[in-house]
Amino acid sequence: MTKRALPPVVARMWGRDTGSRHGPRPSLDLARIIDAAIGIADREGLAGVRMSSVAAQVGMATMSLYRYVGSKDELLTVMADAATPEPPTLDGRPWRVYLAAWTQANRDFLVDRPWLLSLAHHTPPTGPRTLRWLDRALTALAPTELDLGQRINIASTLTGYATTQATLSHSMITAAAATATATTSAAGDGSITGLADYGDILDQVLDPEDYPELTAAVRSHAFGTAEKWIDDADFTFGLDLLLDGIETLITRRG
Amino acid sequence: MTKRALPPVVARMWGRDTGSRHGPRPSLDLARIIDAAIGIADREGLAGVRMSSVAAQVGMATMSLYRYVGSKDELLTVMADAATPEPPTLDGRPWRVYLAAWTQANRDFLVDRPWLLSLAHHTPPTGPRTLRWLDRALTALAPTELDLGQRINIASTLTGYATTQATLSHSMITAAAATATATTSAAGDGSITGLADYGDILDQVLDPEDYPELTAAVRSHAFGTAEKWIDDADFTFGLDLLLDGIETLITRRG
DNA sequence: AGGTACAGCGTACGAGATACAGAGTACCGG
DNA sequence: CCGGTACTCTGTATCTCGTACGCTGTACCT
Repeated sequence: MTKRALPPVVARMWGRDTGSRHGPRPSLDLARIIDAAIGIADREGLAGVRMSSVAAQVGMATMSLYRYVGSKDELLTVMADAATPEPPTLDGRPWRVYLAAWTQANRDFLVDRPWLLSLAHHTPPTGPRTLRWLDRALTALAPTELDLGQRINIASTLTGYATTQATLSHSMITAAAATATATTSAAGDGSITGLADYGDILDQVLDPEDYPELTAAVRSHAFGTAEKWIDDADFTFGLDLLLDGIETLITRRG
Repeated sequence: MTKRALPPVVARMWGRDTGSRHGPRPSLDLARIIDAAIGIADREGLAGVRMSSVAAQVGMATMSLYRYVGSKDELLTVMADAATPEPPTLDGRPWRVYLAAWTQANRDFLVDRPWLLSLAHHTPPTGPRTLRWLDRALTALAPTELDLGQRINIASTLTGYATTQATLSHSMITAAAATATATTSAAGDGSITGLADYGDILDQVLDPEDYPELTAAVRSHAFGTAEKWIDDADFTFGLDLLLDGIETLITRRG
């Protein structure tokens, strides 16, 4: 009736396999393929994940993978969920303490596997792992009397924050590395200049008239070095901003 | 000395062209190419942006584009900045009012051009447009006595929030559409069932034992329909959370 | 006037995803 | 116990794209 067929990707993520047992038994399971793909992504980045490379990793022919996944996109989607760890356990902690840990853990695994950032946009959360994160956040907020809509919003906001921070530190590091590379080929002398700061680039490019405050920020080294962006201080600073906002909301309503 | 060559992409974004005038004059400028590419992305999405399609659009041969951009990646990077509008003008508004408008405008243009979301991760902000957004936020916060590091953090957090919200509504809409498509081919009857709700999918898949709060949320229709995710109410709710947090910080310090 | 650096472009190649078809295999019903 | 059939695995072929290379002509320089 109202029950419609699930999108194939979703079905596979939840192990809803229509197992009409006939013919030869499959020699692998989806899990092994996913593990192989994740391993490659960890080692070489998303670009290294080709149908051929994954197949080679599990010892099959390229086309055999299509018995297990409908397309490369589908593989990536399933990978993304599988690569997400379990959320921290609640252990009766108060919401603020738990959500701080939750958000931090969220950022941490994104920093560990930056390739997850590139997959985030394509799919809404429909995998078991991702949804468990959401469920735990809702649970932590259950005692607060906030309605479910608000709780969902809070969870999304915090995930967003984690993602943003992870993206930021990742792109800073990447940029620094890329600049270092590009710089190498610049002039007659072949000396490698090391990691160029993001601030350096901005400084060369900004017109102080047009970007007054930003110029000041660059000049005062507010961007710091690449390492600054992995530092926890900045992260918790912003996180506290958010948690303060949530706390304001809760007390206002209590 | 300390002055190093800029990465080529960055140089081009700022119009630093090494103009050694010799030979035939270029028959186009980079701007026209970028406009064409943006037009295609708006119409067909990022997937429609091929070197060949862009070239066709401006009436040139594919390979001619490489006189203007170093690679497709470079084109995409430059596109992303060019497609970003100017930030709202400050007009002497207090920081909270301005930043609310700023964040909303930020989200709005991401919703207008969802393909910008897919490009956000690859590059740190180094384009004139993107940096102007940052500068304006810093300017709005100038009267607050916060130091530049904190102001930068606040700006990043708000951009992140805008991005998250835009991503969310976009992926919800996409998911609904995709489900509708996938559903069509399901059973014997060929009737198209229309847009399936995100909640519907979750409901079919969740085990109430494992996802207690989430199940409750789905059952109480807290996810609403696809339209809900474009609604401003949710957006401003979360935004106020953030702004409250920032306000707390400011008063605490003042 | 003639040289040279640079614009535009046709062709060719290589990577990577996937359609298709053939060959073998294990469970089915009889 | 046997043919049939659905399903597995795989090799080959194709199609789409990005981009290296080299040719041709042109306009500015001296």
